[in-house]
Amino acid sequence: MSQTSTNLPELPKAYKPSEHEDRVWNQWIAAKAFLADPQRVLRDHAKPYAVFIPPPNVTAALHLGHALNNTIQDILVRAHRMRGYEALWMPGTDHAGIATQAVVEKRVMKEEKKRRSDFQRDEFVAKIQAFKDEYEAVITGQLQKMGCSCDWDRQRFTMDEQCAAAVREAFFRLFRAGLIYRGKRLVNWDPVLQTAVADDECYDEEIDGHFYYLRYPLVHALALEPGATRAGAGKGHTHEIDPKPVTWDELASRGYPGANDHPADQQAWITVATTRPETYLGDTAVAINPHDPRATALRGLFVELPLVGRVIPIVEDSYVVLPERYARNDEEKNDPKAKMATGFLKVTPAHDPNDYEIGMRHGLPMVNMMGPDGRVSDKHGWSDVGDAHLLVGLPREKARAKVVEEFKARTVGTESLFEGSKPTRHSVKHSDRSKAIVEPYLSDQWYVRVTDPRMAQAANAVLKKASGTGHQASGDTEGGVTFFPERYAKTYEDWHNGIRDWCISRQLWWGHRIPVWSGHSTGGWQDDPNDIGHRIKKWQAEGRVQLQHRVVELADALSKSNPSEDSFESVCVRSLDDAEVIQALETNGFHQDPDVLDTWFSSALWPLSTLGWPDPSKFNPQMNAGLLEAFNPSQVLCTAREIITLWVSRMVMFNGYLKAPGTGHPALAKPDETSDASASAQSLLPSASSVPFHHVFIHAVIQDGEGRKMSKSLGNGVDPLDIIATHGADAMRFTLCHMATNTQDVRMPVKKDPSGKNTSEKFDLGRNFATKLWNASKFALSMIGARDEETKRSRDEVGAGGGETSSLRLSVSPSLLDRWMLSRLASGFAEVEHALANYEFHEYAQSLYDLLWRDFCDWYLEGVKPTIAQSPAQQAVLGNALSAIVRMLHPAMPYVTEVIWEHLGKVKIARVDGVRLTHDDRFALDDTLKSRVATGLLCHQAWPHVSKALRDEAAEKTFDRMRSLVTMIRDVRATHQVKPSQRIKLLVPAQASEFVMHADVKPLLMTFAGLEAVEARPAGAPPEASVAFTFESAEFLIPGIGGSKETEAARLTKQIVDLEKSVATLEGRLANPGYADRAPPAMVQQTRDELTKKKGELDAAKAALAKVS
RNA sequence: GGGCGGGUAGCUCAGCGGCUAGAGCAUUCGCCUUACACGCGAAGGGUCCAGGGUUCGAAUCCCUGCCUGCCCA
Repeated sequence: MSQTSTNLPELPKAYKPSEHEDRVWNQWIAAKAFLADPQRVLRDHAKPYAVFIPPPNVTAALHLGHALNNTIQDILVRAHRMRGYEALWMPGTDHAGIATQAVVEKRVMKEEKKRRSDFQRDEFVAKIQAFKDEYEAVITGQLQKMGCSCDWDRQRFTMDEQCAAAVREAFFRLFRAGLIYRGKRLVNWDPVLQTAVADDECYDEEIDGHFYYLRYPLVHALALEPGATRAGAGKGHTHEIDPKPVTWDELASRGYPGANDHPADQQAWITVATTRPETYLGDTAVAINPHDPRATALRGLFVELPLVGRVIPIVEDSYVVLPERYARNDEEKNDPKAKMATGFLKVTPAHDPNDYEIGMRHGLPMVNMMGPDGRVSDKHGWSDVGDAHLLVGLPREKARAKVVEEFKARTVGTESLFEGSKPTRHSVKHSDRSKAIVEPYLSDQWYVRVTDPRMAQAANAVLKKASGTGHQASGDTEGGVTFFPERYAKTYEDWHNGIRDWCISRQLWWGHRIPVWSGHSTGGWQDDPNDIGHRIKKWQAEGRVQLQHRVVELADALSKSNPSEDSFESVCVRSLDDAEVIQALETNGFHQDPDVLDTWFSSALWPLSTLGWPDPSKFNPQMNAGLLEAFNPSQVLCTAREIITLWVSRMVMFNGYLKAPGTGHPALAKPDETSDASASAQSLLPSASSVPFHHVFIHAVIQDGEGRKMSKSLGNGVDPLDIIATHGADAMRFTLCHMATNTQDVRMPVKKDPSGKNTSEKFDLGRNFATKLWNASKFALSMIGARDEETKRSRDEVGAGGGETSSLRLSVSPSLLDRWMLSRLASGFAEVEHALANYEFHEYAQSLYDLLWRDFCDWYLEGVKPTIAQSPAQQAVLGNALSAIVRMLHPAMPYVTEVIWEHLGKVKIARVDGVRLTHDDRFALDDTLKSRVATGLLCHQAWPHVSKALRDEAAEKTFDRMRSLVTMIRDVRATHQVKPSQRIKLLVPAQASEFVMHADVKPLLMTFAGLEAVEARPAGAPPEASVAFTFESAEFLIPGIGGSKETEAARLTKQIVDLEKSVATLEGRLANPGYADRAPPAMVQQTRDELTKKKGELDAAKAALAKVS
């Protein structure tokens, strides 16, 4: 064939990824192949297909989980780009506040032996910035090596100036609308890092501890009205109370069970159980279950906290676990807490989330007895110290021991205040970053009021259930947000239904600093233009600042907060660079809040900030022009399920709120435009078009072989670059795509390679497939290149570029093999389309794997060998099939397909009816698209279209019959040790000759089965050394290969066993009385036919066996 | 505690009312058949976690239990 010279360079012997990947990548970049043009969308020349990358955080390099995530996005983006959509894949990274700061703190400690506090804030932030630059480059490099077709000219970082401007504006608008407020709440406090940490930044770990049993003396507090009890705590009000001991005698008369067991004239007590005795300093009540038989007797009584002297009420709350002896049923009895419980719960609202809830229910005061460093302190909301001053200043553990010691040393009546302790193992929250035990801590934090109907409720309102057909992956939806797989919609909905306000302040240095300056105005707000209060008002009227008088939350009012804070003013400054305002505020004693925003605040703005919101003309005006209009809403967000609550929800809420009419464009902002939250709430509910994306695709999490999540700390992470080095980027991508099944997790057993790197042999699948594609293409190209004169002539009439403009039609009706191949191609195409439309990536990969390997390589290429050189028609089918397959594979394997295309794209391929390899006219073939096609790069060529009309059931059925006959002959050859190179003769019985001798079938049979002749079986006894086998009840003979009778007998015996099994199954089915009556008649008939056939084959096989033995 | 998954061949996973339950890897046998040994041909290998129910028919739908993973409290 090679002597028929073409001017095409031969493809190299093997595909070596490392020899091509960088070169191909540079071609894409040089051609600006991934640069989106919003104008095409705005001029209505193309539909948009936008995807925002979930910005990887800059703390570490990417692992295979990210590789999967980005492979999926690239597949979607590349497929849509080929379909003519205007594709934008927005790349970037996330600053990941606490995680990054912690990593850098650790690094600085290791390298310089210094703490954060040894640096100025700016100095330390610069160090983190440098670290970020380093890892951002690593991550970007990883994504590019993977071949990710992001719009790299538009890469963003959540803390760059453009994103910072978006954060500022969003904060301002939310603040102005009253959706951001400052409040005292219980947070998870890390006493080492001295910051609040989010729930997801904590982990639970069981530790050994004790339950301590402390006795609190019972008193009357008659001087107080029950409703006024809150005055009893804090600030030295205790002297107004005259606590009068309650005796056991009195308790007995009130009907208190067991009171008689104690000395009648002595002071009575109750016992609380706690694992953290030191927090008793913050107790503001003791709670008892209303169903506890002791509750009635205690109603109206108080206890006096030892040492402190605080008199606190006994409240009834069904949260309290009944002790074992009072359990009302088995469930209560078996509650492990019941064994440890006394029935009395000390209530410390400022130091325990459950107690906080009880405190809220009963209107209890909040007493904070601890400083931010975790030591007992009387400086942070605790003033009625009493004799407890000897505990002040002690760290948690020491205070605990001291409390126990003091209780032991004291008595109530003649009995010890300390009843005892029991060892216990309990789960305690620890901080991810410092590993310290997290303290529930009452502190001042900023909150987003996501409980507002414009937030959580609105986010649920835009939720759309996936429709049954689901052919919507192109994002051509009417709006709303749809989850794939559908079940995740529930996670999203439940989250919003139970949502609590979102604490957004973090006591960190790395992040967006909260743009609020607080201080005292002169208080008068008089008309003196130099008065700061007056100026703030003026700026507010101009839309430059927003003033918030200190918002007093319930918890706040209850805690005895610093009275001087009561007249605090918080001023949110809108613009980053409004120097006049900032300077004036600071001169007047206002200070910017030292805290930064939770990372997810800026992440929540990602679909807006990356597109230039709120003012695309301010930064990168050329790149940003039109972006926002063209690409928000985007089409799909691809992420993992734990992100639903952290990120998806918040993007929907922010995008919805900030894009809703009336929240104010900066240029149009009016001072009176917002503020009243509830009045305008209804009109501000987001429309379906204000969603940040239409689809959310949740993909599997990659685990190691033991089912653990991949992570740096476990050391089970696999670096995509290692896989790319050993297997190639395409192999990795295809394998990951193939693994992306509709399940929650996939396991990836990890091995160490000789150099100690983590790897996995699972990627052999993709590497082998890439090689197969390469070789098939190489071979197919050589076939198309091998032309006779007639073909050469026709080449002038056909177009270049793999059929782009060809008009030649097939003049010869295609052979069975060609009809079969086109039918398979049509099925494969339909499967691919369906899979991509429904985010079924495994099915996408599997369909193409089978189409290329099983159909195209195993059968079509083999079958075509003897005929293709003489058949232009067959060359056309081959060319179309290969071109379509290569195009469909490009999104998954962009490099190898692009290299193949360098050759395939130059070959002229005649058109085949039903296969379209040009751009769909749904899209305007405008100059932009034309110039892209003209680059000759595969990534800009058209996605194929294969008509359903090419499905040919008859051809497939005939082909399958031929194929089973081939398999039988091959089986005979294998069992009789016939060399592959040895041609054999097939003798065909008369009853089968119509099928076998058919011009469609016979040549294929000869090719596939290695036959030198197919002849009618002569009458009479079989020739010497013949082997007989039956196919469709007809006995075929292969002469000259039969050696051992034993071999043949064994083969037949096995066949008989199989057939008997089939017959038994089928007979059993028909013997079932209900089957014939109730199953569909067609199916019953099919079973009968099948049985007849199998019985025939069985008889024949038995007869053959009889002859052999 | 609430919610969501998974338990199918030695391993990793498909199949989710009706083909003798499939694929890749691994295993066995035969092949350097000239696109491909990262390959070709053939073969072995499964009480589809357990128990109950619905159905003519269940790996597939329902219930219970066991094991296992994740998310949210």
